Amino acid sequence: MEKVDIVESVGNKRNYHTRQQEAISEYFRVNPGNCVTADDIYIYFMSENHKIGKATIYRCLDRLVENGEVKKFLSDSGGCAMYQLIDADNGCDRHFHLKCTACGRIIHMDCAFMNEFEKHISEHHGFKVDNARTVIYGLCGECAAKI
Amino acid sequence: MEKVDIVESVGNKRNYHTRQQEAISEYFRVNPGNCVTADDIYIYFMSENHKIGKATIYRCLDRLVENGEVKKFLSDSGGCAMYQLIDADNGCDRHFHLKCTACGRIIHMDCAFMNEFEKHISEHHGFKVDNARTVIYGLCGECAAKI
DNA sequence: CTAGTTGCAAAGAGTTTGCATGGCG
DNA sequence: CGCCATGCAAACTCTTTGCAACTAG
Repeated sequence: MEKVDIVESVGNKRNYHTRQQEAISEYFRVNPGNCVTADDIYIYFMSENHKIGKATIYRCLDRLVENGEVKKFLSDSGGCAMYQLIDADNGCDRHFHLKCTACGRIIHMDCAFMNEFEKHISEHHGFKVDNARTVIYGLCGECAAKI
Repeated sequence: MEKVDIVESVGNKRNYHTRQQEAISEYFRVNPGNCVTADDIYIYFMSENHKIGKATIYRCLDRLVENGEVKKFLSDSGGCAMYQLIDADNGCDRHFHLKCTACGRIIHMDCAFMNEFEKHISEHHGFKVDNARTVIYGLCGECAAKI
Protein backbone atom coordinates (compact mmCIF):
# COMPACT_ATOMS: atom_id res chain seq x y z
CA MET A 1 0.00 0.00 0.00
CA GLU A 2 2.85 2.35 0.64
CA LYS A 3 4.61 1.17 -2.48
CA VAL A 4 2.52 3.55 -4.52
CA ASP A 5 3.58 6.56 -2.49
CA ILE A 6 7.21 5.57 -2.68
CA VAL A 7 7.14 5.26 -6.44
CA GLU A 8 5.70 8.75 -6.62
CA SER A 9 8.16 10.29 -4.25
CA VAL A 10 11.23 8.68 -5.76
CA GLY A 11 10.85 10.97 -8.70
CA ASN A 12 10.57 14.07 -6.55
CA LYS A 13 13.31 13.17 -4.12
CA ARG A 14 16.52 15.11 -4.47
CA ASN A 15 19.50 13.06 -5.22
CA TYR A 16 22.17 14.19 -2.81
CA HIS A 17 25.68 13.03 -3.52
CA THR A 18 27.51 12.51 -0.30
CA ARG A 19 30.93 11.12 0.31
CA GLN A 20 29.55 8.11 2.16
CA GLN A 21 26.81 7.33 -0.31
CA GLU A 22 29.28 7.50 -3.17
CA ALA A 23 31.81 5.37 -1.33
CA ILE A 24 29.28 2.61 -0.80
CA SER A 25 28.01 2.71 -4.38
CA GLU A 26 31.62 2.67 -5.51
CA TYR A 27 32.31 -0.33 -3.32
CA PHE A 28 29.61 -2.31 -5.06
CA ARG A 29 30.71 -1.16 -8.49
CA VAL A 30 34.29 -2.23 -7.85
CA ASN A 31 33.23 -5.61 -6.44
CA PRO A 32 30.31 -6.48 -8.68
CA GLY A 33 29.91 -10.11 -7.66
CA ASN A 34 30.38 -9.62 -3.93
CA CYS A 35 27.63 -10.50 -1.57
CA VAL A 36 28.22 -8.72 1.69
CA THR A 37 26.69 -7.81 5.02
CA ALA A 38 26.36 -4.32 6.40
CA ASP A 39 29.13 -5.23 8.79
CA ASP A 40 31.43 -6.35 5.97
CA ILE A 41 31.09 -2.89 4.50
CA TYR A 42 31.65 -1.27 7.86
CA ILE A 43 34.82 -3.30 8.46
CA TYR A 44 36.04 -2.71 4.94
CA PHE A 45 35.87 1.05 5.29
CA MET A 46 37.39 0.91 8.75
CA SER A 47 40.35 -0.98 7.35
CA GLU A 48 40.68 1.74 4.73
CA ASN A 49 40.75 4.35 7.49
CA HIS A 50 37.48 5.66 6.17
CA LYS A 51 35.04 5.62 9.02
CA ILE A 52 31.35 5.51 8.22
CA GLY A 53 28.74 5.10 10.93
CA LYS A 54 26.85 1.85 10.89
CA ALA A 55 23.51 3.59 10.90
CA THR A 56 24.61 5.45 7.80
CA ILE A 57 25.55 2.20 6.10
CA TYR A 58 22.14 0.75 6.83
CA ARG A 59 20.44 3.87 5.60
CA CYS A 60 22.53 4.00 2.42
CA LEU A 61 21.85 0.35 1.74
CA ASP A 62 18.15 0.91 2.21
CA ARG A 63 18.28 3.66 -0.36
CA LEU A 64 20.20 1.52 -2.82
CA VAL A 65 17.71 -1.29 -2.37
CA GLU A 66 14.83 1.11 -2.81
CA ASN A 67 16.38 2.46 -5.99
CA GLY A 68 16.75 -1.08 -7.27
CA GLU A 69 20.54 -0.88 -7.50
CA VAL A 70 21.22 -3.47 -4.86
CA LYS A 71 19.47 -6.65 -3.88
CA LYS A 72 18.96 -7.55 -0.26
CA PHE A 73 18.54 -11.10 0.84
CA LEU A 74 18.92 -13.04 4.00
CA SER A 75 21.67 -15.46 4.78
CA ASP A 76 20.33 -18.92 5.41
CA SER A 77 22.13 -19.09 8.72
CA GLY A 78 19.65 -16.37 9.52
CA GLY A 79 20.07 -13.19 11.39
CA CYS A 80 21.97 -11.00 9.05
CA ALA A 81 21.03 -9.50 5.72
CA MET A 82 23.26 -9.78 2.66
CA TYR A 83 23.51 -7.14 -0.01
CA GLN A 84 24.58 -7.63 -3.59
CA LEU A 85 24.76 -5.38 -6.60
CA ILE A 86 22.05 -5.91 -9.16
CA ASP A 87 24.40 -5.98 -12.07
CA ALA A 88 22.21 -4.98 -14.99
CA ASP A 89 25.08 -5.59 -17.40
CA ASN A 90 24.97 -9.19 -16.40
CA GLY A 91 21.20 -9.28 -16.43
CA CYS A 92 21.01 -9.89 -12.70
CA ASP A 93 17.70 -8.14 -12.65
CA ARG A 94 16.31 -10.72 -15.00
CA HIS A 95 17.76 -14.10 -14.20
CA PHE A 96 17.60 -16.33 -11.17
CA HIS A 97 20.32 -16.88 -8.65
CA LEU A 98 21.21 -20.33 -7.46
CA LYS A 99 22.89 -20.33 -4.10
CA CYS A 100 24.88 -23.29 -2.87
CA THR A 101 24.05 -23.92 0.76
CA ALA A 102 27.38 -25.65 1.30
CA CYS A 103 29.96 -23.27 -0.15
CA GLY A 104 27.86 -20.14 -0.50
CA ARG A 105 28.67 -19.69 -4.15
CA ILE A 106 26.11 -17.90 -6.25
CA ILE A 107 25.41 -19.09 -9.76
CA HIS A 108 23.74 -16.79 -12.24
CA MET A 109 21.22 -18.81 -14.13
CA ASP A 110 20.84 -16.96 -17.36
CA CYS A 111 19.10 -19.09 -19.90
CA ALA A 112 16.04 -19.29 -22.04
CA PHE A 113 14.45 -21.91 -19.84
CA MET A 114 13.73 -19.22 -17.28
CA ASN A 115 11.18 -17.65 -19.55
CA GLU A 116 9.38 -20.92 -19.77
CA PHE A 117 9.49 -21.25 -16.03
CA GLU A 118 8.02 -17.82 -15.45
CA LYS A 119 5.43 -18.37 -18.11
CA HIS A 120 4.36 -21.64 -16.53
CA ILE A 121 4.07 -20.13 -13.07
CA SER A 122 2.20 -17.17 -14.41
CA GLU A 123 -0.23 -19.18 -16.50
CA HIS A 124 -0.80 -22.15 -14.27
CA HIS A 125 -0.40 -20.64 -10.83
CA GLY A 126 -1.32 -17.00 -11.42
CA PHE A 127 1.89 -15.88 -9.83
CA LYS A 128 4.34 -13.26 -11.06
CA VAL A 129 7.87 -14.25 -10.14
CA ASP A 130 10.21 -11.59 -8.82
CA ASN A 131 13.57 -12.63 -10.21
CA ALA A 132 15.56 -10.05 -8.37
CA ARG A 133 14.36 -11.28 -5.02
CA THR A 134 14.21 -15.01 -5.53
CA VAL A 135 17.10 -17.20 -4.59
CA ILE A 136 17.05 -20.89 -5.29
CA TYR A 137 18.88 -22.92 -2.69
CA GLY A 138 20.60 -26.21 -3.19
CA LEU A 139 23.98 -27.77 -3.86
CA CYS A 140 26.35 -26.85 -6.62
CA GLY A 141 28.02 -29.61 -8.59
CA GLU A 142 31.26 -29.55 -6.65
CA CYS A 143 29.66 -29.64 -3.24
CA ALA A 144 27.18 -32.29 -4.28
CA ALA A 145 30.09 -34.46 -5.36
CA LYS A 146 31.88 -34.01 -2.03
CA ILE A 147 28.95 -35.20 0.05
CA MET B 1 31.72 -30.51 9.09
CA GLU B 2 29.76 -31.02 12.23
CA LYS B 3 26.89 -32.47 10.27
CA VAL B 4 28.62 -35.83 10.28
CA ASP B 5 28.85 -35.89 14.05
CA ILE B 6 25.27 -34.86 14.39
CA VAL B 7 24.08 -37.59 12.09
CA GLU B 8 26.00 -40.08 14.19
CA SER B 9 24.73 -38.79 17.47
CA VAL B 10 21.13 -38.48 16.36
CA GLY B 11 20.96 -42.21 16.36
CA ASN B 12 22.35 -42.45 19.88
CA LYS B 13 20.33 -39.61 21.29
CA ARG B 14 17.49 -40.58 23.55
CA ASN B 15 14.11 -39.33 22.57
CA TYR B 16 12.59 -37.73 25.65
CA HIS B 17 8.92 -36.95 25.49
CA THR B 18 8.15 -33.82 27.41
CA ARG B 19 4.96 -31.92 27.82
CA GLN B 20 6.36 -28.89 26.00
CA GLN B 21 7.91 -30.78 23.16
CA GLU B 22 4.70 -32.66 22.57
CA ALA B 23 2.61 -29.51 22.73
CA ILE B 24 4.66 -27.83 20.03
CA SER B 25 4.65 -30.86 17.76
CA GLU B 26 0.92 -31.09 18.31
CA TYR B 27 0.52 -27.44 17.40
CA PHE B 28 2.10 -28.03 14.02
CA ARG B 29 0.12 -31.19 13.43
CA VAL B 30 -3.16 -29.43 14.16
CA ASN B 31 -2.27 -26.44 11.96
CA PRO B 32 -0.47 -28.11 9.07
CA GLY B 33 -0.35 -25.18 6.69
CA ASN B 34 0.57 -22.52 9.23
CA CYS B 35 3.77 -20.65 8.89
CA VAL B 36 4.62 -19.15 12.24
CA THR B 37 7.31 -17.41 14.21
CA ALA B 38 8.64 -18.55 17.55
CA ASP B 39 6.73 -15.67 19.06
CA ASP B 40 3.48 -16.75 17.43
CA ILE B 41 3.85 -20.06 19.21
CA TYR B 42 4.72 -18.36 22.47
CA ILE B 43 1.69 -16.12 22.27
CA TYR B 44 -0.55 -18.99 21.24
CA PHE B 45 0.36 -21.03 24.29
CA MET B 46 0.09 -17.99 26.54
CA SER B 47 -3.43 -17.42 25.31
CA GLU B 48 -4.20 -21.05 26.11
CA ASN B 49 -2.89 -20.52 29.64
CA HIS B 50 -0.12 -22.91 28.88
CA LYS B 51 3.11 -21.09 29.55
CA ILE B 52 6.24 -22.28 27.80
CA GLY B 53 9.49 -20.39 28.06
CA LYS B 54 10.70 -18.77 24.89
CA ALA B 55 14.08 -20.41 25.14
CA THR B 56 12.31 -23.74 25.28
CA ILE B 57 10.34 -22.91 22.17
CA TYR B 58 13.50 -22.05 20.29
CA ARG B 59 15.18 -25.22 21.48
CA CYS B 60 12.20 -27.38 20.57
CA LEU B 61 11.99 -25.78 17.14
CA ASP B 62 15.67 -26.42 16.60
CA ARG B 63 15.12 -30.06 17.38
CA LEU B 64 12.16 -30.30 15.04
CA VAL B 65 14.15 -28.67 12.28
CA GLU B 66 17.08 -30.98 12.92
CA ASN B 67 14.78 -33.98 12.76
CA GLY B 68 13.42 -32.73 9.46
CA GLU B 69 9.87 -32.35 10.75
CA VAL B 70 9.72 -28.60 10.40
CA LYS B 71 11.14 -26.19 7.88
CA LYS B 72 12.72 -22.96 8.99
CA PHE B 73 12.92 -20.02 6.70
CA LEU B 74 13.33 -16.33 7.03
CA SER B 75 10.68 -13.73 6.53
CA ASP B 76 11.62 -11.31 3.78
CA SER B 77 11.03 -8.38 6.06
CA GLY B 78 14.02 -9.88 7.73
CA GLY B 79 14.74 -10.37 11.35
CA CYS B 80 12.58 -13.21 12.38
CA ALA B 81 12.52 -16.84 11.39
CA MET B 82 9.38 -18.62 10.28
CA TYR B 83 8.64 -22.24 10.95
CA GLN B 84 6.37 -24.48 8.99
CA LEU B 85 5.53 -28.15 9.17
CA ILE B 86 7.07 -30.23 6.45
CA ASP B 87 3.86 -31.94 5.62
CA ALA B 88 4.96 -35.05 3.82
CA ASP B 89 1.33 -35.91 3.13
CA ASN B 90 1.07 -32.74 1.12
CA GLY B 91 4.46 -33.21 -0.47
CA CYS B 92 5.87 -30.06 1.09
CA ASP B 93 9.23 -31.70 1.09
CA ARG B 94 9.02 -32.04 -2.65
CA HIS B 95 7.29 -29.03 -4.14
CA PHE B 96 8.20 -25.38 -4.27
CA HIS B 97 6.63 -22.64 -2.27
CA LEU B 98 5.65 -19.38 -3.89
CA LYS B 99 5.45 -16.53 -1.47
CA CYS B 100 3.61 -13.34 -2.25
CA THR B 101 5.68 -10.39 -1.15
CA ALA B 102 2.59 -8.23 -0.84
CA CYS B 103 0.17 -10.32 1.21
CA GLY B 104 2.51 -12.97 2.54
CA ARG B 105 0.40 -15.83 1.31
CA ILE B 106 2.22 -19.06 0.54
CA ILE B 107 1.22 -21.09 -2.47
CA HIS B 108 2.20 -24.71 -2.72
CA MET B 109 3.27 -25.34 -6.24
CA ASP B 110 2.68 -28.99 -6.70
CA CYS B 111 2.81 -29.88 -10.33
CA ALA B 112 4.68 -31.97 -12.81
CA PHE B 113 6.46 -28.98 -14.26
CA MET B 114 8.64 -28.90 -11.18
CA ASN B 115 10.35 -32.09 -12.20
CA GLU B 116 11.22 -30.53 -15.51
CA PHE B 117 12.55 -27.52 -13.73
CA GLU B 118 14.78 -29.53 -11.44
CA LYS B 119 15.91 -31.68 -14.30
CA HIS B 120 16.87 -28.65 -16.33
CA ILE B 121 18.81 -27.05 -13.50
CA SER B 122 20.53 -30.29 -12.74
CA GLU B 123 21.48 -31.07 -16.32
CA HIS B 124 22.29 -27.62 -17.60
CA HIS B 125 23.60 -25.92 -14.51
CA GLY B 126 24.92 -28.82 -12.45
CA PHE B 127 22.89 -27.71 -9.48
CA LYS B 128 20.74 -29.80 -7.18
CA VAL B 129 17.75 -27.80 -6.01
CA ASP B 130 16.71 -28.02 -2.37
CA ASN B 131 12.94 -27.76 -2.56
CA ALA B 132 12.42 -27.62 1.14
CA ARG B 133 14.54 -24.54 1.49
CA THR B 134 13.74 -22.64 -1.66
CA VAL B 135 11.06 -20.00 -1.67
CA ILE B 136 10.12 -18.22 -4.84
CA TYR B 137 9.11 -14.63 -4.27
CA GLY B 138 6.75 -12.58 -6.32
CA LEU B 139 3.16 -11.44 -6.49
CA CYS B 140 0.10 -13.62 -6.29
CA GLY B 141 -2.70 -13.02 -8.77
CA GLU B 142 -4.83 -10.98 -6.40
CA CYS B 143 -2.05 -8.67 -5.31
CA ALA B 144 -0.75 -8.27 -8.84
CA ALA B 145 -4.22 -7.15 -9.87
CA LYS B 146 -4.39 -4.57 -7.09
CA ILE B 147 -1.21 -2.80 -8.11
C1' DC C 1 20.18 -42.39 39.17
C1' DT C 2 21.51 -39.97 34.80
C1' DA C 3 21.19 -37.37 31.07
C1' DG C 4 18.24 -34.60 28.42
C1' DT C 5 14.87 -30.55 29.25
C1' DT C 6 13.02 -26.56 31.16
C1' DG C 7 12.67 -21.68 32.74
C1' DC C 8 14.52 -17.53 33.93
C1' DA C 9 17.37 -13.83 33.30
C1' DA C 10 21.18 -12.00 31.16
C1' DA C 11 23.98 -11.66 27.18
C1' DG C 12 24.46 -11.17 22.12
C1' DA C 13 23.85 -10.03 17.38
C1' DG C 14 21.81 -7.25 13.95
C1' DT C 15 19.13 -3.37 12.97
C1' DT C 16 16.51 0.89 13.76
C1' DT C 17 15.55 5.39 15.82
C1' DG C 18 16.02 10.09 18.05
C1' DC C 19 18.40 14.01 17.89
C1' DA C 20 21.93 17.33 17.24
C1' DT C 21 25.33 18.40 13.78
C1' DG C 22 27.14 18.57 9.16
C1' DG C 23 27.15 19.40 4.20
C1' DC C 24 25.05 19.26 -0.63
C1' DG C 25 22.79 22.02 -3.97
C1' DC D 1 19.77 28.70 3.48
C1' DG D 2 16.78 24.61 3.51
C1' DC D 3 16.68 20.08 3.58
C1' DC D 4 18.60 15.72 3.44
C1' DA D 5 22.42 12.91 5.27
C1' DT D 6 25.43 11.68 8.98
C1' DG D 7 27.07 10.00 13.49
C1' DC D 8 26.51 8.65 17.91
C1' DA D 9 24.27 6.29 21.44
C1' DA D 10 20.32 4.30 23.06
C1' DA D 11 16.52 1.44 22.08
C1' DC D 12 14.59 -2.63 20.04
C1' DT D 13 13.86 -7.25 18.32
C1' DC D 14 14.94 -11.81 17.78
C1' DT D 15 17.78 -15.46 19.39
C1' DT D 16 21.19 -17.85 22.22
C1' DT D 17 23.49 -19.10 26.55
C1' DG D 18 24.51 -20.08 31.53
C1' DC D 19 22.87 -22.22 35.24
C1' DA D 20 20.05 -24.26 38.67
C1' DA D 21 15.89 -26.99 39.09
C1' DC D 22 13.25 -30.57 37.06
C1' DT D 23 11.77 -34.93 34.97
C1' DA D 24 11.46 -38.91 31.68
C1' DG D 25 13.23 -43.36 31.15
